[in-house]
Amino acid sequence: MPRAPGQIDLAKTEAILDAAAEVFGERGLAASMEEIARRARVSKQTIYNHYGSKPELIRAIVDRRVAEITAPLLMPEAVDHPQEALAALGRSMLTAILTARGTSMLRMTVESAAEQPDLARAFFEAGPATSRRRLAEFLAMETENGRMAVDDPVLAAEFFASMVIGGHQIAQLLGVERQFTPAEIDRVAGEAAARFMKAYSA
Amino acid sequence: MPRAPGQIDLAKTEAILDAAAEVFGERGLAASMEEIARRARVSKQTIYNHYGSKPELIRAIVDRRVAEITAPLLMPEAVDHPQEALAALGRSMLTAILTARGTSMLRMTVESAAEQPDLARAFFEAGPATSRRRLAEFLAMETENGRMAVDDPVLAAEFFASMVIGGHQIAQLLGVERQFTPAEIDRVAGEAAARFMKAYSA
DNA sequence: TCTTGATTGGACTAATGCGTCCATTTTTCG
DNA sequence: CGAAAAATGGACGCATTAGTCCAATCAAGA
Repeated sequence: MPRAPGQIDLAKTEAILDAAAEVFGERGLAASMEEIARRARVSKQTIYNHYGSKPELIRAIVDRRVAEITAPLLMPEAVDHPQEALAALGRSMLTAILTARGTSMLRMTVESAAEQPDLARAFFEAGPATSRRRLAEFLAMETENGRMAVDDPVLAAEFFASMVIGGHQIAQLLGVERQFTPAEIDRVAGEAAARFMKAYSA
Repeated sequence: MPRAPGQIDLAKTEAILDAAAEVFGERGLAASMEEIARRARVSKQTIYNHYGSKPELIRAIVDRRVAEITAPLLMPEAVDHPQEALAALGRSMLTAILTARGTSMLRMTVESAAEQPDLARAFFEAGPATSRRRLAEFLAMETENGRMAVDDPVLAAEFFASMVIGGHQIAQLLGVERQFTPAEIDRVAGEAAARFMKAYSA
């Protein structure tokens, strides 16, 4: 008997998504489907078999990223030293943002925002909004514990996240940013955590 | 006698720039020259007479914005209450960023960054980099005065600017952001200044 | 091996858009 | 008013690209 219908090659599906994310990141959404096909070592027709159109391909890329992003966003349980927890969170945020993958995904979403507003919203919810929400909960908890004195956890969470991320995200979008060493990431996240703790000490 | 050569209509020059900035902000850089001409109530040929090509038009828009942005970026002289100076600076930064004009200009620059890296760099230098540099100088001065204790003014300036701006710039780029009232701007800038002062108190 | 569906690649259509050309009209200034 | 330059608008050439079509090829499973 023949191959059952609907048996499209899953490995190719991923290869297409990877290549598309890469090319869109480099050239912007103006990148051509032909180039994506070349990069994925796949025929253009195959892309259209898997995803029906360019907008749907873009959607698929962002959706996959949203799933990736949302997963590991668990705030640590209250630990003995909230400052350490904050520094760790800061490191992971900064590391994620400085990734080429993270930047190209953001650039894509920004560019498609005018045409597909729901995509941009989903991305924002999955990334920035969720992480800040979790952080706010953490700060509220630490305040109940008496280890911090955060009167407005939502605003404070915004402050901390922003201190860590800083202008780096914008700098990445503009293509203006030297490479960061892990030591520099440590230093920024550590300083941010320390100053934040001082600003919100009980 | 005839009109002297090179006597292009300066009012039209501005109208073109305004319209182009508007349309690019709405549609992205994919916006057509025809639509810009329509919006500026000018013929397409006239645009090409004033600016030679689409990239040059984009450059002209960003250059104008760079000039606008750089001008008013003067940090107040040391005042009696540095917290008030910081709050004022924060208000002006946030206000500028939440402008439709500011956002569309940033979006344009981000989109053109791949093709015209020097443009993106000029924009970054004129805006974020310069304002942070001025702020860092201010913080160093206040530290010399003994009113604050800022050991790393550059990093601290980054922290303060980021606290104020927060995720709002990204949210604007993604088209995900409700309108801000002046009262909210006041509150965010005021809180940021207060917490920052506490974090860097002498 | 044989059947069937997926994949390939290359040609093709339709649309869009940059930039040009040009005859006509409008503006400026002596 | 009159000459020269600029602005208009509409048509046009040319390039790019999304998406389709199709005949030939490949791959998997009974």
